[in-house]
Amino acid sequence: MPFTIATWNINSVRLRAPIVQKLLLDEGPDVLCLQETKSPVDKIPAEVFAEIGYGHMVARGQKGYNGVAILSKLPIEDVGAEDFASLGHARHVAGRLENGVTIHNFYVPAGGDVADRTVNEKFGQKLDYLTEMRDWFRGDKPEKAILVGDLNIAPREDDVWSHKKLLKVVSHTPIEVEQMAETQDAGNWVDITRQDIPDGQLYSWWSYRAKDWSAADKGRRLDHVWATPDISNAAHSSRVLRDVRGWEKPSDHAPVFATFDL
DNA sequence: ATGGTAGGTCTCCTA
Repeated sequence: MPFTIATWNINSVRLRAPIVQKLLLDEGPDVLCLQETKSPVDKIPAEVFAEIGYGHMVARGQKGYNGVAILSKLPIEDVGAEDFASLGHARHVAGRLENGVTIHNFYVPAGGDVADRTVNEKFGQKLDYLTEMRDWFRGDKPEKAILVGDLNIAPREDDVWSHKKLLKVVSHTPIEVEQMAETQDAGNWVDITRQDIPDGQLYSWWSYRAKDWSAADKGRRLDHVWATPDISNAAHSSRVLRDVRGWEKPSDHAPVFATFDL
């Protein structure tokens, strides 16, 4: 039966609970993974989601920054969270559905402004985070798993509005793209979004700083859906809900969806 | 070359 998953960097789940509810009502995914919830877990308005059919949640949070949550219509078991690069940040949580599918929800560090770890500690932390993700998946190969989240890297030339202009901009530098590829290879992860939409420009994030984000269209594909090879063939119908970026009081990210016939 | 916006927390940090 079809199983639909979505990922969305929400930039404060408390402020934007009304549009989370709207997305769930409009689109009805089985699972919605949120990043940048910016809330301790006990202050996430879970009842707002439970009353429309999303009665299950696994989450990690902290005050003010980061935070990840998986909202689900289906029962989901908390199977832990990793603190890659030992940052003490809530950037990962994993859940397992009753059909045995494991869901990893990630919020990879953005990495600061300068793409040089000798002058920008945050860039080093981002690279270390990716290295530890890679080593973790190498040591314990995922099976029947879906990995989603804001990975804060746009890997392909057509994942950014200008490959040339962004080559030195954090999120699209060669070292980040290379490390992302190593992490992907380590888990044999298949990029489901690009499996379904192989050609053309595709973005999931547009800066708040543009005067008219849609007209300028200076986007980047920072949000990803990956799956292991044992279920990647079951995936179809990937889409980015660009219109959501234009909703009232929007997140700067649009949700990314994929459906699996499991 | 620069500054532009947004959210959370406690006057600045992060994105």
